[in-house]
Amino acid sequence: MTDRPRRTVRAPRPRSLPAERPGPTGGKRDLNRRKRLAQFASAALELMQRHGVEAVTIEQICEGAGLAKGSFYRYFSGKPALVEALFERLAEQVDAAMARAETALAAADNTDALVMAYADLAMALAPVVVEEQAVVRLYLQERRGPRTEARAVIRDFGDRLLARGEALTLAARAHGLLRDLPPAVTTRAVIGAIEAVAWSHLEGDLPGDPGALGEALISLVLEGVLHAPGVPAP
Amino acid sequence: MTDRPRRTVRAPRPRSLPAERPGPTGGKRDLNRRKRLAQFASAALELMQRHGVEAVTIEQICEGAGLAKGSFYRYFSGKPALVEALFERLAEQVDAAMARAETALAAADNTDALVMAYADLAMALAPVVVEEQAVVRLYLQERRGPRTEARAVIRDFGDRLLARGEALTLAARAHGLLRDLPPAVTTRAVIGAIEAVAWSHLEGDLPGDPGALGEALISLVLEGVLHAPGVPAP
DNA sequence: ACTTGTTGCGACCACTCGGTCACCTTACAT
DNA sequence: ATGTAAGGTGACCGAGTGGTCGCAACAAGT
Repeated sequence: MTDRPRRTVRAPRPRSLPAERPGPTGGKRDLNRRKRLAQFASAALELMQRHGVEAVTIEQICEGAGLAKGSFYRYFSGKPALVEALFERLAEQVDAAMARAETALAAADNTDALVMAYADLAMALAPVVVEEQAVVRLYLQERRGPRTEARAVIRDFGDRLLARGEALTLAARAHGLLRDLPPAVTTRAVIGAIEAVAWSHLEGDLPGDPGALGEALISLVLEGVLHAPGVPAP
Repeated sequence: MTDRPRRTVRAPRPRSLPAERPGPTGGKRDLNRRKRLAQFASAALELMQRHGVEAVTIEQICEGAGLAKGSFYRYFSGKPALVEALFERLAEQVDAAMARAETALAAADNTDALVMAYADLAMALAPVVVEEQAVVRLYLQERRGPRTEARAVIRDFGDRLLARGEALTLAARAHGLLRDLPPAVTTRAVIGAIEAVAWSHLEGDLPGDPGALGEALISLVLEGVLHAPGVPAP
């Protein structure tokens, strides 16, 4: 209640993020904005891989990015929004690739077309996974964590992946490509195997060429661990 | 600086946990101790499944157990010690079963003995996994989380499991049971498939009889997803 | 040049958490 | 019965934490 000099009595400040960012694309504002976003994103990605999505604090991220806490809230409403931004590209690309594979698989009228659709999917996914390695690693790390606000994006991504995968399995089975086993089990087993190998590789526990790893994995998934029946052990 | 009544000047309190617990086994002390431990353990297990090992606070656990924070530190030096206690039984049993399987596999001199060793392992593991379901679920949930102090026990357990699994794979391959693929990849793919199916089942996403699930999984792992070569699609 | 809204900042607030401590009660040994 | 050490408690402390605010610097349209 002291009459210390109050600030100018302008309009009430809209403390939320501006809905639309100003300035010409490529202008000083726009450039700066991209740079800040990248700073926050890369700091967050590094810290979250080391300490986990939930354990990392906003303050740590700001320190890592070399920016103030107030600035963080200019760009993100909180950690969940930040995580969403981190997964944006990966989620987009993977969703699109899976959707394409699904329609291709549904339209396939012979085994060759079927196998082709799978091959196309793999070729579409590979570069994205390589480019977004760190995000993929974060996904694998957090996939099974409890559904907190910040992790919801990650779990949703995983759930969509699973659902799309199951649709693929169903289509392939409808065409008689796969053995007659519960699609839910088949899908989860295959994805689980892929993710486990990918995880070990990204952790550094499984050195070697990713291509060779992939080939071994595919062979394993398609034909199993045993020698084909009728082929005696050497 | 005030001369408020100071406490009696007895011997300095040994603030650590007493090395050896007193009282006759089955006495009031002993019984009470077991009860408190169980209270803390069950509260922690429930909370950790819902919020994650790291996110759960000591205060929450105490509230869940209906005991004071001070009491918690009478029994555990901190969260890591609590997690260690939670995993004690499971780790013991699994380690023992894996070790037995390893010696049995090394001693096997024909395929039947080999398969028998695997079957024994499965039969030994099944009841433990059922009894310690909640702990198994916690393991699957936290397995890939960053190696914090509290999670170190869990990651160590997983690493031991993987190492034992790889030894089994090597033994089986040495006997010519398995195809000639990198053992590290095979092991990780198999364990990954098993864990993914188990996880979905424990999450409630994969309803059905665990026995049937297991059979489908085994068939999948052994023979792959494809129809056997030479068997044309129907 | 001038106005206007965005951006960067860091002090600040209310709150939470891990861990400790002095004190009281309880079980056991003698 | 009595002494002793273990067990139970909750107030308390210090170190953060998420989130906000007033302000100054600044870019962009006019």
